[in-house]
Amino acid sequence: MVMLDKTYEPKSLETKHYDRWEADGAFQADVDSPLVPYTIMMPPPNVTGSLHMGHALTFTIQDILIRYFRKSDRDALWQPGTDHAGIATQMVVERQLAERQINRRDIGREKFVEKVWEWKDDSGGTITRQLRALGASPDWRRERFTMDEGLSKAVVKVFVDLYRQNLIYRDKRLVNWDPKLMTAVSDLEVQQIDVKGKLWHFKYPIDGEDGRFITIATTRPETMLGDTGIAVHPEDERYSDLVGKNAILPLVGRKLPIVADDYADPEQGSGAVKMTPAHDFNDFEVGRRHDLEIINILDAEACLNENVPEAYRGLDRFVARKQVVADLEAAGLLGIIEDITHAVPHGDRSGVELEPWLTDQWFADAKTLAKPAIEAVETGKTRFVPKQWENTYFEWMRNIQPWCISRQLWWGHQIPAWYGPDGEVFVAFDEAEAMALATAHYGQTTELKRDEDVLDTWFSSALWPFSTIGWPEETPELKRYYPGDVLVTGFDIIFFWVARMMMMGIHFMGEVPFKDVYIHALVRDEQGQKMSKSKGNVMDPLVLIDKFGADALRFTLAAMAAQGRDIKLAESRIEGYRNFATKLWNASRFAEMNGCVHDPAFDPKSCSQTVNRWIVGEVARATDRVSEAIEAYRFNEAANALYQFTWGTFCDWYLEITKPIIAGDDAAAVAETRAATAWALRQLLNILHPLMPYITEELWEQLGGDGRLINTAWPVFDESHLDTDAEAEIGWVIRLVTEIRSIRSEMNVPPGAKIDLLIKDADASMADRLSRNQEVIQRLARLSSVAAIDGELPSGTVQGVVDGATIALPIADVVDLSQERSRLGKDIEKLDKEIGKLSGKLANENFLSRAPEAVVEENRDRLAEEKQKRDKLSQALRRLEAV
RNA sequence: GGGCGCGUAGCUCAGUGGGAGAGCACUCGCUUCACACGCGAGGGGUCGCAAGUUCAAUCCUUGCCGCGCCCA
Repeated sequence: MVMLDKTYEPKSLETKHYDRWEADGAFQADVDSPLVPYTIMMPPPNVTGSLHMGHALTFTIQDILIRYFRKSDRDALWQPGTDHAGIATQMVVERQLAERQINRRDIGREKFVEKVWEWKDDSGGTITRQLRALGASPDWRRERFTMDEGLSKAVVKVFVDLYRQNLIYRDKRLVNWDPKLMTAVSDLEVQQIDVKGKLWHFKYPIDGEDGRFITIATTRPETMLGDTGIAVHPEDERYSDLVGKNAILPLVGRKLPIVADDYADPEQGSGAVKMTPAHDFNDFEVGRRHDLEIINILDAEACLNENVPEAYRGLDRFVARKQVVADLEAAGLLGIIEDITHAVPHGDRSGVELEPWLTDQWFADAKTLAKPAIEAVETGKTRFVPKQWENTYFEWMRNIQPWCISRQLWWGHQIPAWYGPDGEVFVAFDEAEAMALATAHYGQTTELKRDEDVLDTWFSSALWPFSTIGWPEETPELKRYYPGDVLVTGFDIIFFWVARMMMMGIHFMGEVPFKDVYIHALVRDEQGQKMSKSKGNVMDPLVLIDKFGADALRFTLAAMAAQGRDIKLAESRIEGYRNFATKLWNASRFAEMNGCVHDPAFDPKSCSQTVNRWIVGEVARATDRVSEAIEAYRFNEAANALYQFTWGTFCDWYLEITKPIIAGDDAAAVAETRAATAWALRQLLNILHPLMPYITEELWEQLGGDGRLINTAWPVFDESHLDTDAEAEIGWVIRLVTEIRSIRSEMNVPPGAKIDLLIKDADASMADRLSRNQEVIQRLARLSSVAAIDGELPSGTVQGVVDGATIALPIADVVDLSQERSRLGKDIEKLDKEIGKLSGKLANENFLSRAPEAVVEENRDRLAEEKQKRDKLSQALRRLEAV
């Protein structure tokens, strides 16, 4: 047998095991399985993406769940894939072309889309490769892409169906326009960024009242060229006589009706607001109420168009801004200028300021689709964990706006709508059907032109929970794996994935797409700041994996994934859990060196050695804790239970206590202990596997475990594995050893010195325990002898109390009397304080009559215990004084 | 302005209506035959402040202070 190396080296092992798992088909779901399915639909990462900490967290959590349930007799499907990320991908490819001085318009749409596919084939697999490095175990065979043929078919069907149900329509509305990318974007792709700006006050002359002005304020002076009105509050007395009159728009000369509307806030600025209905969402609404003219003054690139005076035409919006201010100043119409900080909408992809712009777009009737999706959460068909996130979901869903689903891009699902020469629209599954519809409509064959726009990427992602498993075909997968068990994601994505998958899932499948939605934290840096490239505080998961191993990173993320709190990640934590992996590695190495090999005949319920009966119970308890924690999405509790058991119980005590047995000459005890050690270690590897898949698989193999650990069933234990006598006995050994070590250390007994132990007032059962565990106690507490005595303790001992018995260490030659006096005094003082508190409580009539009997009883017991201990220590102190 | 959350040891964070916890850091000691990425022993907290409910509050309620996020 090849001995394990001294330290754990993750790198080579990780690739080895991953390749094996994948080759073995260990990640595959089985549609014909008799087992109950367990399904997680991986929210598809962006195909242009590369793995960041947020991904690492979300996929670690999903992988823990899927590995756990795969082991727990479920047919586990983790459906992987990526989305086509319309804007992001198009930008990447355009940038590549730009390096060769090529504009996409030069090569045309068809050729460009070809280029994008080429890029996708070459570079689109980055994130899925990185997911493998993390140890993620989805069913790669079933990997899907939102632009796949099947998924594209689903998109067309959804569009056509919704159109025919009047849930999709074409409309001229204000949308968020990205003048750099020259496309509409949805509300969710808008980022409000606080920027320093100015609030310019302008004076507009009143029509027919020489020398009278009305002052308005604006942060965007250039838009005044599109003003068509002025609003004041109906109850604002300053302006009541002006309502119904007109102002004259400077630089343009247009008459602006002054209207009364609640929207104008008398407290804000002058109380009068200019109205630009074509370039502001609020103004649009006010304009509609008062029938104001809508004048669009911008082109697609946000330059001023032919609807402004000649001097301004063709100017960029920011150039125009300066020009307008300068011209108004020259005209003497510029008032004060305030410095302000305000939220300005930016495109989340392009980073430029967005413009509200009036265009023809396709919209989905989100309000109607949202209704059953809201109900599903209200009635508990879908459950949020932690629950508080349903408020975010409700808030957004109840105030949902029409969803702009068209994008002026080339990369994406082209909208299945065709136009006749008169603009009549025919929405159809394909061109042939559209032609047929057109022929029926016009009474003759007519030339049609297809809508050039594509659909929002999220339109296709919304179908993910059913399009990936075959819909609209009635596949066996669709029947079996819909609805999924849980969707795991960050709160920032509730609107994108959760809301939209809910709406589409319910509408087309008649059932919610997932039973649970687990919302996890955001990963921040050590200072609690959001990680971002511009701040330079990003931690790269791949670098950390390289440095500490994927297992350490996964365990760290799990340990820190407490519900309802963001993760502030420090590298020292990862290092700590790398050390944990090494500790486990060395424990296994120790087991191997001592011949602790897997014994299939070992029966955990029939051990004869107390310590072995004890560890079986501890394994059972730890397993229970871990199972419960994972099923409740309490990953930090699972991690802590595993850490505590592995290090604090198995390594610190079980391996230490069994050393003398294994080194002893009781052949039966040696054999049983070796088998028990191997057994406990194997259970430990098994329950640790979902969090640390690589090291556990490797050790499983090295320790001769049959088959792959990834496919080994999760252990199940019950009451019969617990042994309260063994627990009591080992618990006592641990307390005794700990107390002796503590006294030794405080009294500065050299660690190498072996001393004697005397125990006074030990009852019969304790005396039995003492003799049974003598060797272990001597070894762990570094004693030369152990004896229970009756009668008085000799002088010159230092003393302590364990479970009602006084323990004495005769170290007269090394003992420092004053030091011992202060040690005992300190302990007694602590006990006295506790006794005071307990007695006070027990003297309280109200406590005795109102507190539950069990609580009262517990307090009485504790008081008795503390008193006994205090008395014994006081005796020890008196004996000391007598010397 | 509306909503959500947070404030517990030097740091990062668990936790509970009834005896304050972990990891890291710190102090002391240790070539103890798996492990110094280790072993053993310690020090350290008015559980943000105030009031209320309760026999009992770090935990529940209210207010205040401080911080963060989302939405407008």
